Amino acid sequence: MATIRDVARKAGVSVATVSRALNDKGYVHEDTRKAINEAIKELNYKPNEVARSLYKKKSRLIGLLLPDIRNPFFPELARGVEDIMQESGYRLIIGNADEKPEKENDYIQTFIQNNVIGIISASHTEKKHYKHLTCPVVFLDRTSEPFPSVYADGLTGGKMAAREIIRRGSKRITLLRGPIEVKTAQDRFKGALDELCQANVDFNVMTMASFAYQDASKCAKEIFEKYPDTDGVIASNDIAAAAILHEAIRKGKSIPNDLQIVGYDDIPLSGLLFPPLSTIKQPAYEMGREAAKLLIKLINNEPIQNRMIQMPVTFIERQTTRKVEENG
Amino acid sequence: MATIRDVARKAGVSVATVSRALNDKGYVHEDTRKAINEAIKELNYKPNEVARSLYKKKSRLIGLLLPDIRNPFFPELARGVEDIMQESGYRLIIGNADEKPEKENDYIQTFIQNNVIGIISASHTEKKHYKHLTCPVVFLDRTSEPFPSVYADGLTGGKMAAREIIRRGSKRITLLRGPIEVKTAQDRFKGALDELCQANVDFNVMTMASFAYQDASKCAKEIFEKYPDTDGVIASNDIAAAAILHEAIRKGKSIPNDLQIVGYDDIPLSGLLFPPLSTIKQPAYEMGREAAKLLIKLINNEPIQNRMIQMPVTFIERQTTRKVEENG
DNA sequence: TTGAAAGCGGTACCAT
DNA sequence: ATGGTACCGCTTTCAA
Repeated sequence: MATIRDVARKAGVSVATVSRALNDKGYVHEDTRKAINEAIKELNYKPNEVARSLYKKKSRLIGLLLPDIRNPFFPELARGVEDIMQESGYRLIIGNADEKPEKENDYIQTFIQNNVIGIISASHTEKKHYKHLTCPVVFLDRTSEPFPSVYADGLTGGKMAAREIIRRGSKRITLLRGPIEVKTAQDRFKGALDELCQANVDFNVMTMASFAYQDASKCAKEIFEKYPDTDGVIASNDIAAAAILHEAIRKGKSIPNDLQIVGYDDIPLSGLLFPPLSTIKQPAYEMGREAAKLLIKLINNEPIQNRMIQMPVTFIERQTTRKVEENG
Repeated sequence: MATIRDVARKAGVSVATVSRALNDKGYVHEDTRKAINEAIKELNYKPNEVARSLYKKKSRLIGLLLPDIRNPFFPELARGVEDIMQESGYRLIIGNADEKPEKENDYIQTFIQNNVIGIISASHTEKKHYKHLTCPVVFLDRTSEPFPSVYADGLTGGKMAAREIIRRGSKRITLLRGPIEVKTAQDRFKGALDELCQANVDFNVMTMASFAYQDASKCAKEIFEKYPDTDGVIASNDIAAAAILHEAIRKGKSIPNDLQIVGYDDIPLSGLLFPPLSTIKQPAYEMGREAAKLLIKLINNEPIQNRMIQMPVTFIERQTTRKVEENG
């Protein structure tokens, strides 16, 4: 690999001048610049980011912490983040925390040790891990004061799910509760719970061990054993919903006539299920983009109008819920 | 952040000694070591990986290049890689090449500039990008001589898909062909094509623009317009298969009686579709693990028995294909 | 067994 | 407009 010294030698100037030309800082004569650029081309020189980072104590790396890369919701977030970062010349280190505090902390250490210029975390089991960080941090998919965040309103999302399923006539509802350690799952759970309490319906609650596909399937089987007369399921996310849907059809239920199902997230596959899944959409890709934009502003010390960006959730009506009869 | 100098001062020794203690190299007196460890603890010192990397020209970072993080097959690979790397103290930079040669090259440059110690690439549109790399490279999910690779046999996989669907009685088969730029998709396509040619069946071919969900849906609609009497679809991957399945059911076809469908990959959601999708399984997670292990060996200059690791593909019989009547 | 000092490849200050 | 050089934090000779 060619170094800045090689370039300087070839162009007949000092390293300082090359550095200035490279970074567009200070004066560089047009001819000099030309000679330097030529040398750079000939040598196929690429600045060593590590050396740069060592001096500046800042790299062009962004740390992105995800709780579970296998849940399609998170790659969607990641793509949003990546697309914006790419445009600004930043690169991502992606870490998979696996919902485990130790792994989360491991990755944060890695980020720091590699001089990341900022962190976006969708996995924040413990606030204390972030307390003493000196680089800007944006929380994604959930909030934790006083950190800037981009999130969708889980409480409202949960309420919405419950309201829509009630409005469409379910009377004996099973509310699925996501793993307790997943905070966002608890928000939507509470929202739905509130709404259910206020409505004239029966309901029961079932808690999932995890969002993994296997656990979802197991949970789906259990539901129909324990609550065979359930006529509406508010799932904790789309994976769970897919599992329930699957099991319901296997059992010969007619969807949505015998049973309505509402999912959460609107992952890409939701529309490809059969029947297509009605769900609460979180605008994952957009959330990722917003988080990235926010972090970049933070990095550049630009003024922030709004450090808590709440993105709208929407009810996506597909075919696991009945049509409403009345207008409005 | 505390530096090695702070530790040295606190422990009353030189930085050289601290460094030796840190890396277990050369002699360090037991007492000295104890003092150093104490200082490290008190200062909560973590070595600066960037400085380390600058000197050694090697970091603990691994570059992982994926073609599309939104296709659930790739996160599965990534998890396999990550789990092994994690154990050995390596961390991942994940890049998303988006099937675009420029993005691929961008990320490779980033990897190099950050002194990655090795690269695993599941996205190799152009061999030349890898030709002159000095760090070890492992190709994942496909081969490209002379690089070490971990891959599943697409030709066999394609043949298998065709054979199984023919064996189960489809007579007018539609063979879906993945995007031409995706080499693995072409392998399985060729395998299936071979098998179809040798069998006593009619068939037609349809090429997809991409594996994106939207394109898959569009393609599914087209199939039933152009080839309404198709009684078997060999899909180019599970996403495509899901779209076909969805459309077929929407059209009131009985699966697998009117139409059989075979997917490819066996992504986690395949089993949750309805009916559950019969598919050719690539052991993605295991492939990721093997690739990681291979790369680590390469990094450590360990002897390699086998630089081309082929993983088995298997037919996963679910319910989009008919049961075979005869035995064997 | 330990320490001084020379790098690794850049950046930026201060002269010129 | 350009160059000399100290420095970022760590590793590794080499000498003591």
